[in-house]
Amino acid sequence: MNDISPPRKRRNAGRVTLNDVARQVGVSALTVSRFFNHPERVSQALRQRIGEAVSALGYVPNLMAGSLASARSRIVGMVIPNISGPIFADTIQAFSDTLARHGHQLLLASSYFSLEQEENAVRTFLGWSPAALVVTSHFHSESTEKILAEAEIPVVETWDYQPGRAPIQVGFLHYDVGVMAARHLLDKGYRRIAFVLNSAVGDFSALERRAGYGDTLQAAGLESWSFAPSAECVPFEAGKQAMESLMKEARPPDAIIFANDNLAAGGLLTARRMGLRVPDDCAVMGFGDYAFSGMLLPALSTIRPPARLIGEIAALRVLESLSVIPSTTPLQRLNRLECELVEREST
Amino acid sequence: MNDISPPRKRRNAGRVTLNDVARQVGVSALTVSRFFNHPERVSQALRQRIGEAVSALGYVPNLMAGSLASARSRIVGMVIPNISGPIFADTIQAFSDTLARHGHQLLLASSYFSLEQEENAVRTFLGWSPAALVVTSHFHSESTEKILAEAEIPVVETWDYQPGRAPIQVGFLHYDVGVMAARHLLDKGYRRIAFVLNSAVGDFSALERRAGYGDTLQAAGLESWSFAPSAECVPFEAGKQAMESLMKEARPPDAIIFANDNLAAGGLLTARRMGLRVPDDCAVMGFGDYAFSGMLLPALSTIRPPARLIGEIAALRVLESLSVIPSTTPLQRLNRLECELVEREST
DNA sequence: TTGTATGCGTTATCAG
DNA sequence: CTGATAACGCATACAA
Repeated sequence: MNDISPPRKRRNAGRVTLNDVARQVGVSALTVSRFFNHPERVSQALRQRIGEAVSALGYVPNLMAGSLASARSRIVGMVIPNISGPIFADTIQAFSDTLARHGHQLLLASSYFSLEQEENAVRTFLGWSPAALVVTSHFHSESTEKILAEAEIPVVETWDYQPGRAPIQVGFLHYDVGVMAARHLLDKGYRRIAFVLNSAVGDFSALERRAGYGDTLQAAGLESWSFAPSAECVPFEAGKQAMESLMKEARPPDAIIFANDNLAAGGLLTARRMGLRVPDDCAVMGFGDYAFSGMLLPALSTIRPPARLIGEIAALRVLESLSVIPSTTPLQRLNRLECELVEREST
Repeated sequence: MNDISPPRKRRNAGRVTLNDVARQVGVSALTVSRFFNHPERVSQALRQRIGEAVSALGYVPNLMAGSLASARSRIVGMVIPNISGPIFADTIQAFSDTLARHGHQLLLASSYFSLEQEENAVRTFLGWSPAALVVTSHFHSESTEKILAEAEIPVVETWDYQPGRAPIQVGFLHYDVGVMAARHLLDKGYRRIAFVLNSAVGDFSALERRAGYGDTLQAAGLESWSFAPSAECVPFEAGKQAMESLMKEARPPDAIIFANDNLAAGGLLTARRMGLRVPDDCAVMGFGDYAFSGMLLPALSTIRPPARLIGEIAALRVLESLSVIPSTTPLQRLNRLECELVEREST
């Protein structure tokens, strides 16, 4: 009697595997593996035949298995405050494209400026044994810092530049942006310059920009002051609120620096509705150079961050760290990029 | 003599594993596994102790190993034309957020409207044994169609609605958008209405919008004609080019429908520079309702697609298909959403 | 409610 | 240049 119950395959029975290809060609699975990872170590003849078998069978390498075995993946995790805002999308796009060009994939999560959400994302990503991790700014929770330090993979911080930290930095000094904005307005002759903070809580970078503004005004012997909109507001409304409130003061400002272009747009349109002339009655300055900024009336003066460049360079640094591409000698841990002053009609 | 050479650990020696946790607690690895996947099947007392051990040891589940063993992952791949354009970012954001709320991660790639790049992305994603795949529109290469059909995982098509196809659809009929735009202009009394195509090649959805416009005009006994900008142009420049060219014709249009708001913005500003009054000399209509559209002068009339909703519903359909959340009875394969006419000053 | 044995598909190690 | 074998860390089927 044939009592040997057939060794039932338990799970993923359908999938074409490395072994199937190997059997088809008549070589060992290992050779097929090499065909993908080190083609130069496989003889020309075999390469040809394996290539044919692969496409004939429609074999797709199981990256899970490969990553498990080699303890490294071609996934790079990125945590960024948001995707749909006008400012980070370019960074994500450039980052993703550069990564893809070199066979790596982007795992994406947004933090909404929340340190806690960032930590969650980092923790989850780590479960995927990512090849590298990219975060935004140098503001993290203590646990996140610890996790990143112990991760033993390349870590890149974007949209910021902070010498003295372990991770690779790709960005700029927000403090300098504040200085740049203040200097521009001082040069133009404005003297009562206010700063409007972001309504999004957790945007610590905006605080650094304000610090740059504050110090510059102080150095010029001028008074600095800032307005903090209600936290519930969407940025556009917050800008409106700021403009109305500031212009009602006993001694209103003759220029306002907004933490970003959304706020500035709200302020700009509100000023016009209030019958104020911009920039004659009050100059307006933003940050970000969003798509609409040049189309406003008057066109908004602002500071343009190198959003795409940040994404691209961050990706290159990651790939260099992984030795996927040759390192630009030496691997610079600090990549200071420049923001550009875009002077238009509102100042 | 003790000749037994120590079984040298070969690779990932440092990592804390399920076994480490199990040993610490004094249970089997399986119980710890259950702690994560089926907490309700673990006794209260053990749950407590395992939880403590997990955080004490800083254990992070290796999702690669888990996915390999179970042949399914918590990764969902999304291929979308672009990330940084103003129109898809909201969809990505909503999709990612909804996914994250239910413990799934987003693997993202952009196709730039290229069928080939889309196919590459899909192929690569499949190597990760994704839980599901989301693509944009119903336009794919034949191979992509085949791959998706054979993938045996939920597939969702977004930004489109095409009855009669296998994948779940979440979107709207672009044809209807063309009809809506044309009707709006006809209602307002315009009679010589032109259509400006997108400069991005591969944007087939824009062609469907034009078809809707064309049929509507024909039904009204009116002539329809369209302008195709040079393919190299960025959209804003293409809009400028279109406006200049169309208004130079012997019988210029009295209204123009642009394939999207970027083009429309270019056209609008150009019209003003040419000394034309909008909408008196020529009405302008866009598609997308980008962030700047309401801030233009005159404010742009346009059609607003449900970008966020598409992302959210696509995610929900994916999660339902995976039985991660209860299915809204029955699992509708077709999810027709509505676009909204946003009438402002330019029509 | 908990444990034992086994396999997921690939790559590292070491040998030829 | 090619191959046999043992991991990688976890989840499934089945048993207790």
